[in-house]
Amino acid sequence: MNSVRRERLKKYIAEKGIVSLKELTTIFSDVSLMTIHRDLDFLEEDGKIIRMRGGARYIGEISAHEPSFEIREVENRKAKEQIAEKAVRFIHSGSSVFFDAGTTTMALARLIPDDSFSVITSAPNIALEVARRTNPTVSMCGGTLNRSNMTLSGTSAMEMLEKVNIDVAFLVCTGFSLEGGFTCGKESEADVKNLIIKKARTVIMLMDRSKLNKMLPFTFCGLKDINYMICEGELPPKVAEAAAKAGVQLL
Amino acid sequence: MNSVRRERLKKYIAEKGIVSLKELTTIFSDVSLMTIHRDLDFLEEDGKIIRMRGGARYIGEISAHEPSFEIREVENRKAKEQIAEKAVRFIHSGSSVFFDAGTTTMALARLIPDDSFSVITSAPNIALEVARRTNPTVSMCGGTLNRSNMTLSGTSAMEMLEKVNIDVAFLVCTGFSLEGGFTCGKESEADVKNLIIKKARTVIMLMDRSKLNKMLPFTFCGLKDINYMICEGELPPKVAEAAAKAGVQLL
DNA sequence: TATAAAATGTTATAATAAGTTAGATTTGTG
DNA sequence: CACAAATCTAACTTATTATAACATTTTATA
Repeated sequence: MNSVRRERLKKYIAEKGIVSLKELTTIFSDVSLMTIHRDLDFLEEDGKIIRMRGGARYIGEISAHEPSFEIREVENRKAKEQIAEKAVRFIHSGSSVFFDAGTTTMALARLIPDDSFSVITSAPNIALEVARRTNPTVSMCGGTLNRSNMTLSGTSAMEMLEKVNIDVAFLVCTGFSLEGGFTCGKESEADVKNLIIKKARTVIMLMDRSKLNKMLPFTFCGLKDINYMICEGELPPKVAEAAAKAGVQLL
Repeated sequence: MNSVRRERLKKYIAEKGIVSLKELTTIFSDVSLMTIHRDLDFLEEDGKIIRMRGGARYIGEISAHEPSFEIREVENRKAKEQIAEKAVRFIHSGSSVFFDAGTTTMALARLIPDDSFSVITSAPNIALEVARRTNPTVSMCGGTLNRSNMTLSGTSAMEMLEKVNIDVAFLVCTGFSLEGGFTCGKESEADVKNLIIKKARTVIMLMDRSKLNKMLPFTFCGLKDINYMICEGELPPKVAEAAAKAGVQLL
């Protein structure tokens, strides 16, 4: 049945354009890394893909199905993947997990295992990514789509999210500074994040260091409102201090 | 004896598309593995299937009861594109349009112009497709995702859709018959479609002719409830008559 | 019922795929 | 530039699946 797997693999890469090997091992978790290597060799031989260190890129109709959104994804890809790897440990069977909209949460969505837990999200693209697996339940809020980051927000989003219970919420921000806290660019999105913070037992902020010392119009929370903050590396001492004081665990 | 089993085997493979040998030995547990091997040899000789290591794949139309989403997409692609071309004329600037979840509505979503109108949908993949344009406003309902056809449904979906106003709704069905009307496979999805019919000024059913004379568990409306029906070609006289009597315009 | 022919089962062996490990290569970082 | 970490490659081992040869059972028919 390896040809079936290779077909699936090819299709997956075709849809994504670029994939990482890590991602592939979580999606094709029934075979070993080496098998995936060999499958990629085969597909490359076949002229369908080009292998690149850490992953592969599709050759052919150029990302016909991909939103332009994906382009930004390349930026800080490494950092986001590192963050996602740390974050994925917080996901357990039976729990209910919220994914904020963003490229970092998308990186996380790619790594989540095919176990049974509930995923709630405000991002249609994340919902579709999670839905590739068979076991998780996928729910999303309604609302109006903001193209710049593929978020749903608005009153219907709020009404829906008001009703759900969340064990772990993975949030992202567009900017963070000690003065302004965690900020984003749209009021309606700040409202959604704010509501999630109220509803979630555990709040985990995923933030690559490029967000540091940036401040956008709307603050949706401060350090005191979150439980964990996951970055790709060390934070400046001042920030780390403030986090410790606010009871935030840094990972 | 063996021809009966081979018929059953062929049918089984046809429904599944791809099967593994393990699967077959559990289903046809009254015969040995070797017999199944020989049956597969026979069916391959006959041109019905292709053997592959560990299993076999069916050749020809896959007549599954509930074909997986990806497979269905390829099926009748031509028909769906023809339907979409006829349907796109109903979309005008300034109006608010609902897209049901399905491969036909996805084909339509690919054809819509980059004008300013509002799109509401219950399908995240359609939302993303429309969002590739810059001018339309994209909204979607919340709910829980059904992987087989990428629909959102459930109470949050209903609550959100209750509030919207729709000029034109493009609906699809999984089956249609004169006795059963328009049917689909999930009650919660029937609820959504039903609500849309109540809320929409104009209801347009997109249906390729493969849906004719199929009946699924849940009827969500009849001919009298819709305004237009768009198919890829002529319908049988009886159906056309019934449509005319119900005031449905066929395109 | 006896017998030949066909179908099925059994077993052994070959072919292929997948897993494992160790070592080579590349990349990032101070 | 040198070191450590990550990634890739290649060789070898194990497991799975396919094939072939032969034995047994079933079926059809005189």
